[in-house]
Amino acid sequence: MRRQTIRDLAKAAGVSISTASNALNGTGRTNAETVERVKRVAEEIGFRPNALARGLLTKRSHAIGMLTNDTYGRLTLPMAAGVSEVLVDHGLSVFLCATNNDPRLARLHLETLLDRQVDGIIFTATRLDLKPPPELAKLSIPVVYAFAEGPENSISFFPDDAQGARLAVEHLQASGRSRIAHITGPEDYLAVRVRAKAYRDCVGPGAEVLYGDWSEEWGHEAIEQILSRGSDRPDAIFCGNDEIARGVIDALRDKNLAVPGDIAVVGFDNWEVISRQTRPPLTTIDMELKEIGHSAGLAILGLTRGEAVPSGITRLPCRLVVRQSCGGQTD
Amino acid sequence: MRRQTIRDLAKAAGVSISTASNALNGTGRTNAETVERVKRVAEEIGFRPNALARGLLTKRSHAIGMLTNDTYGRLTLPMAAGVSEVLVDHGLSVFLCATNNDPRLARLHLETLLDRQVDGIIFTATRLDLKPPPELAKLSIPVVYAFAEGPENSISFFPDDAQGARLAVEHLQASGRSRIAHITGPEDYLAVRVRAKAYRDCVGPGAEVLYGDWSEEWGHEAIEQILSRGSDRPDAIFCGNDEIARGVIDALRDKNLAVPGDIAVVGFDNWEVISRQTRPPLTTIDMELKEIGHSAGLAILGLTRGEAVPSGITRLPCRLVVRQSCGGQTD
DNA sequence: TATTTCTGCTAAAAGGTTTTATCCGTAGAT
DNA sequence: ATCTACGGATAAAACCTTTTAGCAGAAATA
Repeated sequence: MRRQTIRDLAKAAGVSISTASNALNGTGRTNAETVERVKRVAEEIGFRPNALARGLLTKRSHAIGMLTNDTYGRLTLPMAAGVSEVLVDHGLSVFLCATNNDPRLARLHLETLLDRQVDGIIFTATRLDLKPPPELAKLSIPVVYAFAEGPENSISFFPDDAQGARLAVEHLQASGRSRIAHITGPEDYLAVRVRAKAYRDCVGPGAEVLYGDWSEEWGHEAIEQILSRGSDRPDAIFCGNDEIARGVIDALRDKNLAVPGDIAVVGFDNWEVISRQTRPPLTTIDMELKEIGHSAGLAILGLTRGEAVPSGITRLPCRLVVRQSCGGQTD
Repeated sequence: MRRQTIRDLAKAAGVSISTASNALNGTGRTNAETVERVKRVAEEIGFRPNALARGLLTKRSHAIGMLTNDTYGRLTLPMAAGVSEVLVDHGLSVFLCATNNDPRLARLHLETLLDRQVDGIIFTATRLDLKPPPELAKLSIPVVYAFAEGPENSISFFPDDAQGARLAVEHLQASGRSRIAHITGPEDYLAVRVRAKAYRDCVGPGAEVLYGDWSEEWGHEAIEQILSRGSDRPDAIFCGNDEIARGVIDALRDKNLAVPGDIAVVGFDNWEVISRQTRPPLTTIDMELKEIGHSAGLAILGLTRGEAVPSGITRLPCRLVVRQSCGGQTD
């Protein structure tokens, strides 16, 4: 059966098209009783407004685009889900645009989004220091950056890497550890530098940072390096991500060092496929990606409504997930 | 500056609106030279047609919805990326709708999609035997199921679990193994049953299937069970996913059994965060999720164009990824 | 020359909604 | 008794495009 239009609704309710529209949207002057009747009839005949027609006129499509370069999806999807989750109840939908790091694709997606009159765009990157396409800055619709830094005066949301690092270190200190080492990823990642700095500030003299890559392999190797030094073994290790932490835990077991007995370990990411499966299960820092998605979604929502949204970088708190690799509590 | 409309284009090119439209779309009768000129002017003034207006008239929004219940995104995002990738060059965009397994949310998303006049819907589930919302079957727009089975006569795409399992077993047999065990997930997963059956058919008498859950833990435990039997140790193990395989590999190392020397191991999923990081790196089966996304996207595309698309279940081949856990080749 | 066919173009309708301007009555103010 | 205000409704314009039907002239046919 043909989809019901507002014309059908008007006829069925015995009013004019404009009255029907006003009644549904609460605009104009309308009698309460009429409103009631129109709404009831709309329900009965199953009328739902055509979003295309509405958007054409109001110039608001109630849709936004989410531009990402992350194919594997480990970071993007939780954020996208967060965005969608917070927006669906406000009637906003999300276009997913995976660019695969290909500038041509990014441009193509961007043009299509503009053709579709999206109300805003959320840009996401997998690496904090990856630069978003410069075209974004010149758009006349709002743009929000999630896990990525936009140009001057733009709106960005990040996990609070420094606070996350402090959370980890302070948890270790609170459970009585004093010689804490930091094994992390490549120094050219912005997040790596931020976390390392927070770690240093927390630990004070004696801080020791080992940069490497994001692999378990590197976790093994770093442990090798640390232990081969002989003297002054650390009693805790703060790792830059969960993969490294897993390598560290395995290496320590190979060396017959107990976790957390001899050395406590804390990770970063709370990537559950790893952190739940290490032995013992890994205490780690969760970046609350979904929360970042929520914030980005709310920011876009506010902007499309013309509300003022504070610009600049907002850092959202990370959360400590306590499992068993630091002793004490269980999951 | 205001967005250019076809009106502006017509004026700038010195033709009527309809000629401009015809020239751009290659419809109607138009002089080649006029077409040329209109297109040039369109380029110059940066005209791009308003997708909303176009969709309103043609009743084709050139957008599709992707409904998924997967929040974590390990399966969905690769597929979604595949869908988007294959459709973007045809001007189709993808709405991402995460339902979190909540029927209310699913219905809400579905209604919004229909309001937006999407040309089709792709439904995706994380578990093969999860049922899609029944409303889907009654829609007048095409629906395609990816990694999920639709009702009678619908169009579904799956990985070919049986072929994948055969690929694994035959690879083991080809490298000289003859006593192959199968450690896998819960029997109530359809995929588990399909793979187990293919394994049995391949191995013949002596086949042995251990059902458990999808964890490393279970991999350890299963090895414990198998070895404690004493006699007749297998010389190869085919695992139901990479997590189990990882547990198996670690357990074997604990038992001082060499992989692949004493026992070869092959996994399933090619979940790189695991399969690349086991020691030795894991030979495993890749389900080619992106390929499934491609196929689903192409199917929807064909359907929206009114082309005939064969209905029923299509199973797409899996791919053997050879690393080092079965001996021989390297990555 | 008269008629048909073809070519290139255009005016106008259509699509479904929101919004503006207007209209008609009635109630209250002068 | 006249004027103003207002409550409730509506016709029509607008949004931007595609498509249908039609028009004028040129070329081909008879």
